[in-house]
Amino acid sequence: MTEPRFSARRRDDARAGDKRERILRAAVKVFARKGFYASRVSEIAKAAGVADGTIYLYFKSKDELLTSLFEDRITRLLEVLHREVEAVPSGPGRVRRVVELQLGLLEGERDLAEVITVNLRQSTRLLKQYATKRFTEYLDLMASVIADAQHAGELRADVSPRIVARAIFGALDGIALTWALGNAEPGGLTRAGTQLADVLLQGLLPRPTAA
Amino acid sequence: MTEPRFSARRRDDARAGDKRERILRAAVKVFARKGFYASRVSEIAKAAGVADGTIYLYFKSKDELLTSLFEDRITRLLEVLHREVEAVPSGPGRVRRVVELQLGLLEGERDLAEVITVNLRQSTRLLKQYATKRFTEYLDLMASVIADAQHAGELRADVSPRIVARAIFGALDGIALTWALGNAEPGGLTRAGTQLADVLLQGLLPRPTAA
Amino acid sequence: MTEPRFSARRRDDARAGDKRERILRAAVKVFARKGFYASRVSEIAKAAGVADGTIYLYFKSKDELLTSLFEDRITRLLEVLHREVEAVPSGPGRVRRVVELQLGLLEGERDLAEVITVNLRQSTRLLKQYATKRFTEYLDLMASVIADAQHAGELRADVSPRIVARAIFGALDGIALTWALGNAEPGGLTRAGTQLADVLLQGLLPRPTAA
Amino acid sequence: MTEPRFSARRRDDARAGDKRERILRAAVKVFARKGFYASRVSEIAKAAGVADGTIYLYFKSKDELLTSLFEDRITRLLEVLHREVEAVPSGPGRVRRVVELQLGLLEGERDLAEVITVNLRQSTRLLKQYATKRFTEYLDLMASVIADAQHAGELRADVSPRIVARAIFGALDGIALTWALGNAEPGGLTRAGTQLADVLLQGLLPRPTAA
DNA sequence: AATGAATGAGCGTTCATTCAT
DNA sequence: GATGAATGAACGCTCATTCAT
Repeated sequence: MTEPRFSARRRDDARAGDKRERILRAAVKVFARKGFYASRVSEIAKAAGVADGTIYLYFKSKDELLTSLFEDRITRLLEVLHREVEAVPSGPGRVRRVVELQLGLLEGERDLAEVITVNLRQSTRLLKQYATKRFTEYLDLMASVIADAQHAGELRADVSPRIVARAIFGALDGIALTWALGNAEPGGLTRAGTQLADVLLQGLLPRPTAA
Repeated sequence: MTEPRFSARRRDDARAGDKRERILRAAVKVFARKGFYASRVSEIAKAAGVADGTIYLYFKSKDELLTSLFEDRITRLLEVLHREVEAVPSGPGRVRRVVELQLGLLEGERDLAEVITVNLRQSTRLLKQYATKRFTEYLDLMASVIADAQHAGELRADVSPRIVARAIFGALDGIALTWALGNAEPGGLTRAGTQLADVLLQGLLPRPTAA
Repeated sequence: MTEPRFSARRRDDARAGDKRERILRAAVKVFARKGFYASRVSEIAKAAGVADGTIYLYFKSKDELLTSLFEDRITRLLEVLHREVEAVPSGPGRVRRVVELQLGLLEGERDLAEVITVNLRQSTRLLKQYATKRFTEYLDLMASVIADAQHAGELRADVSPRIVARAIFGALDGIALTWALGNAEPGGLTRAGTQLADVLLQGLLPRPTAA
Repeated sequence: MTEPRFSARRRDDARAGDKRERILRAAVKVFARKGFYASRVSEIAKAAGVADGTIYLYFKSKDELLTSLFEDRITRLLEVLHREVEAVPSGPGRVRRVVELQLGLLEGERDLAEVITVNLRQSTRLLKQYATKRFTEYLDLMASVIADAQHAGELRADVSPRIVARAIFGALDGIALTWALGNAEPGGLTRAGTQLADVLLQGLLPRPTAA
């Protein structure tokens, strides 16, 4: 309300934060359409409605813009996942929730889906240096969901939680990729998610007796 | 046996015709290490032991070099897959074979794994224009293996073969990616493949009675 | 009057807008000295006192730089010619005026003379695509001066105005060429122009009676 | 008579000279179509039906190929001109002969016309270094025809033979240029030549009384 | 002599980044 | 903070020329 008018400088949240967010949103759109390397900083600036130089007031470089984008969006995704996972009691239910949630979110944001699945791999350097942080966090979440359920006897224990986590991530990624590159039909991701979860869960059930 | 007769430095003459192959091999190595965009044509030339211009005698552009790389390697992979799949009679056996085969092949060629999993996504254009051809062929193969087995009552029929195919591709891709980006421990891929196949196959079995 | 207020090194700010003109002038100089193809964009940039990239803010390509140069300079020449021609009442007077004017202008700008006479022919493409526009305009002006005078009975009517126009252009061009390539002695062009006009006008007079 | 058969090497005239000529002819064609700089040595080789490298057995460089072309063709033209000029007794007749002859020759060889008029100016360097030789010879011939006629009282003496020579060369060049760049209608050059000669000769006649 | 695959110097152009305003 | 004109390093590609055969 009191919104200091001219103290412009600080208050990274109101106007300034607004501009930062506008740039990020523009970046998602542009990166999604053309890929990181083929995207021009000036295009992003134009899409965001700011001057080229302005981008450098908020991000150190084009690289850091992509990095920040992941950081920002994946952090959000992780928060949602954490929250949702805790709200579900059973192990199998959690796995299903993660799968459906993730694809559901992406379905709502096709551009983001494309950036994450496609652009995450634009540079090996990015992947190796940055991605490890958040990406590992993501895999850890998934793996611990699996491991917990294994300990509880809800899921078969003869497979590595990490390998399963990677496979699930990959499966989701692959489905999102083909969906984003294809016609991206509405509901497609959700349906695919349900079927994937069905298969995975049946596949991960403890084998009756193995006897 | 006595090989070079009249010449001294003719070392590479024997394979003069495979200059194209030498360039492709160098490209795999360089692309894998730095990604498509960060790779310099001159680096590839140097790695191949040819002059910069020589590359353009065999490939129209840097883009076409990457494209040709996929074309070449994936064609090979498809040939192997086709052959191997036909050699296995049972549906589930085929799925397992594909999974193990693919990861096994990649394990022997880490660089290629990295190029395929990472660089395939370097440019949306590449993916959209080129990949559709061979990639679709790949998905088709996988989907028809699934579908055939479903018709034979060997696999559950309540999931879409295409979706499963995409998920399997994604799972393999994800596993290969994390493996290539990680420590790439020997045997890692093979082990992961076995476990993935275990899970997938159990997940894809027709449900006992569904009762 | 007091011009620059707050800045010190603003020496070029007064003419910041004429950066385009500075580049054009540098281009005339460099093209004249080395010809279009042998001229390097970087040389022009250096001669203009700007960075290489700056040139591309004003011109789409090196080709377009040459094209713009002609467009710009020849448009100016045409304006002068049109104005001057109209100021002279008699047909023969107009022909003489055009001849003297054109060579007089070039004499003041040796570089431009060289660019127009030499570089205009650097590329058949340029000539065929671009030159037709302005060049035709030039020939039209000349031809209509001739034709008008023919109708007025001031010049012999048994020669094609177009052919005469081409010949006059060529004669002027040839004289300018040899002058620019030679020692370019001062006054040389003017003197040549007078003599050329003398010969042409006598040659174009209606023949007494031919009787 | 003794014509050594297999001493292939020497005898620049038979086979070897043949190939040289074939290359020159191909060069005329290609240069005419695309201009010197835009022409590729490999194109010329292809047009001549020889390997790229072969060209370098006959010409030191691409530059020298153009140079040799002029040397060769203009030498021929000069020979014809000299011979023909001597065959005509009167001064005015000689001027007319030169004009008609030159355009007549070009009309038969449009490509050559284009090479001479357009490509002669491809590089200032070429013009300045080489052209001076033969070109001066050409202008000298023309100027001496004029001067002789002036001395004989056949042409007005108040104009510089050199300037007139340049103007005539230019007029011929201009006419050839527009003809070659235009539709190159058959007979066009000949007709233009006649008219040009008419105008020039009337313009160069000694003035009736001048008294 | 003839070939043509190979060479590599060289150039036009792009675009992330800077900085005077 | 915001701007966008200017910068200039960097790179893909071309093509005249060479040289082993």
